[in-house]
Amino acid sequence: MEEYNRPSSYLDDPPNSRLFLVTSKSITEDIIRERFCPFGEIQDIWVVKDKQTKESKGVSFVKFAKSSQACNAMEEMHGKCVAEGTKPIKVFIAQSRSSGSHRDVEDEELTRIFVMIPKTFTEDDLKETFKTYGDIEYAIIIKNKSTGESKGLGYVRYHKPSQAAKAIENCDKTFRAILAEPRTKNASVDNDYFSNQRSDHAGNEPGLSVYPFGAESSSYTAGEGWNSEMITRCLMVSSRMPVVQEQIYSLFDLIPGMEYCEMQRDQYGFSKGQAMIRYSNLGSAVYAREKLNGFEYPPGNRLSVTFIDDGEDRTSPVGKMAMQLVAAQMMSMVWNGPSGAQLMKTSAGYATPSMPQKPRVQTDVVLPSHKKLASSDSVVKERLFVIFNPTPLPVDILEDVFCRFGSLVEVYLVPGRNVGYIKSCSLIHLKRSLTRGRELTDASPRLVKRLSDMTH
DNA sequence: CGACGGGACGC
DNA sequence: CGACGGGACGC
Repeated sequence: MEEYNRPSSYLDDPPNSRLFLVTSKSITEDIIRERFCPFGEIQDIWVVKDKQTKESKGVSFVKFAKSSQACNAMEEMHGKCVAEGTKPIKVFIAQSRSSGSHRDVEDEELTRIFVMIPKTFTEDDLKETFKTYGDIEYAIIIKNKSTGESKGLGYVRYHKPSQAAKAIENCDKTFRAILAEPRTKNASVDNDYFSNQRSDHAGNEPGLSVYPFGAESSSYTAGEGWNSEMITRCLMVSSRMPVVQEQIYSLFDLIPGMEYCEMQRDQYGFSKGQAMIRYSNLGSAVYAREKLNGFEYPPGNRLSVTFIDDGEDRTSPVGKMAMQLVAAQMMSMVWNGPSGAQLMKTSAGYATPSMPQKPRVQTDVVLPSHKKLASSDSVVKERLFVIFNPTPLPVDILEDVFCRFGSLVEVYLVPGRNVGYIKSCSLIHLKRSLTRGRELTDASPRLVKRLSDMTH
């Protein structure tokens, strides 16, 4: 095959050390250098320009010496405005030149490492060893299914790409840490159930008894892909940054069916950065886990959401199928509107402060707090273009949603069309998760199909 | 929407 | 015997 003996900036050597930037065309190499040099050793900056006109195409590549530097720069600079009057930049790890793909490299592919470990290692050992490089979302060991013995291989999922990169760069070589290949997407049940199923009534959940959570938070198995993991009505939410119960409550209450929410506290009453959530049914819990695990709340703080044992045995194949059915029915209820969803609400909540009512907004997108509208004569700084599918939502709903992202001036729907404009007199800060990846594309089919910044 | 230049490897 | 090197997730 081909051989490459070229400077490391030619290829992505080391892997994932090169950034792909999308910027306004006026952004120059000098501006990029100035804004990106704090993150590490820049080996190359290349602003792609039109061959004839020499005008920037609004695309640049920044090569760092290390992947962790590139990842950190990405995490810090994505969505930032680097020059007065220009649009926020997008920052991704560049696809390697040999791949030929131009698909965005997702955080999902950059946060999980694959390591070789002593057979004697427990998952706690694994966690302990690798937590020095960043907060671990979960650590699992591959085991022989029948004997349960370790195969000496493990996965560690971090919250941020820079943490995984640091682990790979700095951990002992004997671990042979590399980025894990994403698990083969057997796009099967997951997407099919969540996006296509439309059944019209919810099945009745078999009544659940009590909630004997494991004595400590250790009794849960963390993992990805709900179809292959323990599924329960109970979730454990972990946060690195301090969050208060009201925040967690309002977040998880966006999914109908929450009946219990409580922060975990130590014996002195200090928060352990974890909360337990219980839903009235499996579908809600599955959906909450699917949508909120890894969500940045507040921005920059990835929440970790895992199922914890609720004492039910659902290991039989029949039980699994039943769960999938329930989950599918839950999905359709959420997406078919509030009327169905309200049926799922229970009044069983306790230890839960009463929250301001948001009667009509039903979305799985996590929203910042409600803010007052700006006066209608304010100068419009930024506009969002919103495409609805299948039809626009009521203006009052849109106001309720979009006032949270900036200083909202006006929601305008183009009469007779499925599009509208959101005007704001402040910069509208859409989180990373809303401008890339599936949070936006499949989160809320009824609400926002696509957003793009348009400055006029 | 928003993706690949200039210059050079080294027994 | 010990060092080396190897390496993948229940659908």
